[in-house]
Amino acid sequence: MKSQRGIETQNRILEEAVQIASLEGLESLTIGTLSKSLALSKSGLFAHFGSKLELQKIVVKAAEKIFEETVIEPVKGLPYGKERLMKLCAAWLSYVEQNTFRGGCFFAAATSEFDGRPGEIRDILKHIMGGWLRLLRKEIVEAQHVGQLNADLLPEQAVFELQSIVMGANWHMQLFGDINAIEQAKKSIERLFSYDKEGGQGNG
Amino acid sequence: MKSQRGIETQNRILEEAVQIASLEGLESLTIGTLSKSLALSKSGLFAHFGSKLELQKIVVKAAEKIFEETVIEPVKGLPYGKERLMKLCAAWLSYVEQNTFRGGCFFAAATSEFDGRPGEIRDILKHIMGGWLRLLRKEIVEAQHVGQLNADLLPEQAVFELQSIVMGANWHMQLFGDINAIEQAKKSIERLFSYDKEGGQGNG
DNA sequence: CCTACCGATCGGTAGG
DNA sequence: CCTACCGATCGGTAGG
Repeated sequence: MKSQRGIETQNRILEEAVQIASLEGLESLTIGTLSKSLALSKSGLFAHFGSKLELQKIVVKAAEKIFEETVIEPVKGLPYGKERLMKLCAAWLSYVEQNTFRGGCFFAAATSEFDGRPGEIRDILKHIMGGWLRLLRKEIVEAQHVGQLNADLLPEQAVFELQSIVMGANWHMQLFGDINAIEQAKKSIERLFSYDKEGGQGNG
Repeated sequence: MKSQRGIETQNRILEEAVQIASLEGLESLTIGTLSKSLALSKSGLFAHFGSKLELQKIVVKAAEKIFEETVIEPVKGLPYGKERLMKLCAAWLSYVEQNTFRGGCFFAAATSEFDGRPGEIRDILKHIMGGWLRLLRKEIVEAQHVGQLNADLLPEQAVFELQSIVMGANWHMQLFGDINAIEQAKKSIERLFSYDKEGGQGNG
């Protein structure tokens, strides 16, 4: 049984840890620096999880929850189709633009950091990103089923491009502070969804 | 004056360091682990540069040289135009596909790691990436000037998409080991270059 | 949630 | 290029 106080502290820890991790990385998130910025002793902080690996795992879970609330929840009630898909993409870009995390998209940073580090964290990130890509794919397929998206567009191909474009916007934003990248990403997405194999851009 | 022996050791250091950095990050590249994997003492290794920051700087420069040799040099003799641009993109994707660096594109990893860490390394990476984006832009503009690329295509927009797509291919490759991403990137690039504002996909 | 520790490793230096 | 160090910090534990 956790006390109310304990849960509040746990939340404080996660809020701070998730931000530090997005800025400096999940590996550079040390127990010493985290405890200092929370005005806790190292072992006091340590009491809330068993090891650094456990800390990293709950931080990833906390980031996943924030991502879901910010990007996925807003479209949950809408019927499948192009509008829902467009709103999902808009929410995703907004999540990048609004700096939901101090260091930009948490998962762009974390996947890049851990793709060369085998272990539990890498596996968890693969699982989360795999789920996200499948969700995107489903949105595209459903929009095609209701006839609002060109059936010639290969779902796998569209998922790849969407993912690349939004991550690309995040990359430009973070490295150059180039807010213009959001507009460019929107244009790219519009061009993708107006794709027409037989010739002629769609009329919207 | 550096001895022949000293230069050889320096090269051995850089070759190993650049690979470790691409896999584990420039910050996790520690003097201890690097010296062990080179069978040198820490201070023996240290003698080759003044500080960790200096090591990171020469590692970034070594990676830049490898990138230039692998991606930029191959097209240097060709006349500007669509073919040159396509070959540049092919070399870039090949650089990702062939795992020129153990951990995938060195600059994808390094920029993602340092975009939230102000300092010299971040500035150097911004400068290198800025130069690369300008080079890409020039290739596109020149191809338009010789009439081989649709003049309606906005160079800035095309640069953004190209960069995003290739980095996206690297991301898929590294996280999922998904070699198929290279083919998807090729398709995306082809679609981008066959773009036609007035309607109708180009015929090649 | 704390004080008081542990061995290992960090970047770096002295002196050769 | 080496041995032999330095203070600081790492993740983690004992015991309360």
